[in-house]
Amino acid sequence: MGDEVRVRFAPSPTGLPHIGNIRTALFNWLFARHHGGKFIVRVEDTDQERLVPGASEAVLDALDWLDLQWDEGPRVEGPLGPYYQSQRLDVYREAAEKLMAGGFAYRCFCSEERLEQLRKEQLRSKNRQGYDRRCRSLSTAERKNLEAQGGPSVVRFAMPVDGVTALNDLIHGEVVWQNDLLDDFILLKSDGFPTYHLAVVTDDHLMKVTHVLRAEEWLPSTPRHLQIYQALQFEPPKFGHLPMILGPDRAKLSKRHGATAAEEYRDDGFLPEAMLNFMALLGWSLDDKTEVMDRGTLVQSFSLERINKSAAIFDLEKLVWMNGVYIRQLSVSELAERILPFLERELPPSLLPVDQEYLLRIVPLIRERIKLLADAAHLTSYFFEEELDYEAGALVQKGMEAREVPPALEAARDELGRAGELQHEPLEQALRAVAADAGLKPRQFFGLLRVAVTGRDVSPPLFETMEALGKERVLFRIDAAIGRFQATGRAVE
RNA sequence: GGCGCGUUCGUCUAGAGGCCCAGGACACCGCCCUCUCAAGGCGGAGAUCGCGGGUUCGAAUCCCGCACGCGCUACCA
Repeated sequence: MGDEVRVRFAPSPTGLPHIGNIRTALFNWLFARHHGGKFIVRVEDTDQERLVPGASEAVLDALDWLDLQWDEGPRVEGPLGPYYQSQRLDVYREAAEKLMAGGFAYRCFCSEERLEQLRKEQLRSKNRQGYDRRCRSLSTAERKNLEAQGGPSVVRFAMPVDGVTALNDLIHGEVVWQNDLLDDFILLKSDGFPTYHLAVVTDDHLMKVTHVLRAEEWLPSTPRHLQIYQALQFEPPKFGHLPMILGPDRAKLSKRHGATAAEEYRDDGFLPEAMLNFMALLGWSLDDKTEVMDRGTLVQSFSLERINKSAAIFDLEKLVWMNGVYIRQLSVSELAERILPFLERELPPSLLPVDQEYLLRIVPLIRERIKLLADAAHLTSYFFEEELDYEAGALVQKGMEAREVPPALEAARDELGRAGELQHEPLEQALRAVAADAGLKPRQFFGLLRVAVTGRDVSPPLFETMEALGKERVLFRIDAAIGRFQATGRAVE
């Protein structure tokens, strides 16, 4: 029990979760599941100014979408909650008191103006050292006096001014920092809220976190955390700093990179299982060739040793490809079920509701052609439309004379009229014969029929398409084509 | 500026001294299949392993220096 793995995902609700955040969640989840441990979610809402309403719900929804179940955290709770830091302020205040009592922290009364001024001066002299520790050396009398004035104050950590702090990172190995280069950072803000540094250490300890797997941007603040652990006499967890995920411009992922929020991927029609598989490959690999893996395989084979050190650029094109792979793996009924909401969202209301039976006939035809579920409406609209919209001239295929069109359509109509229910194989045989009789190449004749029946010159195989449409619609469309061609054809002449 | 991390095809990556004049995948190109488009199959192009020094019989792999990139440097996380 004591050596149970406990990891956490600690998002701060300052915006919608992006791929980088979610990838971090995924690695924590995989690590927990691989080791049969616990995956905790803790919302780090300590910045009241940047807090975005609804953001923490969005993070949780994203985890839900990907089916990354957490064992403790919001919505599920657990023995070591609450799991929102804004509800744990007393815990941090207590920790800060303890640090001050032990001489590891002190109250600082410096105004924001003074700090601003200090920063400016340091910047000018190209000698940035951070806070100058003025309040660290206040005499008891001075301190009493300032406290009595009741002005705003913060609590700062008193960094050791000599020695080094060393970390043995799970991913990067040994990293050492010179203590005198680290400044006396703030633990408790003047509004009574803790900074990340105090909150994260306190909570990770209280929630018995054994491994901290977080983005590499946190590496520079790890010595601070290590110092707090030491001062509080807490045993620090193991740390692993995950490679960053960069945008195409190689900069840290942010809103300005366009679609970065997890929910946008859902709305575009990416499958959560494809998303999961793809994200796992950003900074981790199983071996030199395995790429498509289900979640069970991922859990089973995940290991920290195979995590990369270098940042990865998010490659949307490869995600799209992988989504196609996962779509093709779905059964017809599963795919139909997933596509339906997208059709309902994007098809004109007049074409709704979608006939289930009919949809089941259509789906096999687009399964190999659809990469994003959101493309479904565009790929299938002509199956639902009553009247097709195309230029009559599109009926005339390459190498054909316009006058050959009507007889060809009529021959096709006559042939179809003789048939019973349409079935693609006999249909193909029959229409090939018709093409030959008409003196047209299959390519021409079928191309012409494709336009007549779908209104497009690209579609799934013609005969399967006709079969799915059904005899009635096909005959109606061929007649419509004849009519349309004659009406406009004469005008063109 | 300081500190830290990183650097293998355009991109994701394999590679932990000889198996590598570097393997796989996406994208790209060609061919096959073919009623169009896909999917699939086959093939191609694409990386002087950031650069320069070492160590070694031998280095993408070890060591040193440099360059470049990124991150941090807030009463943000």
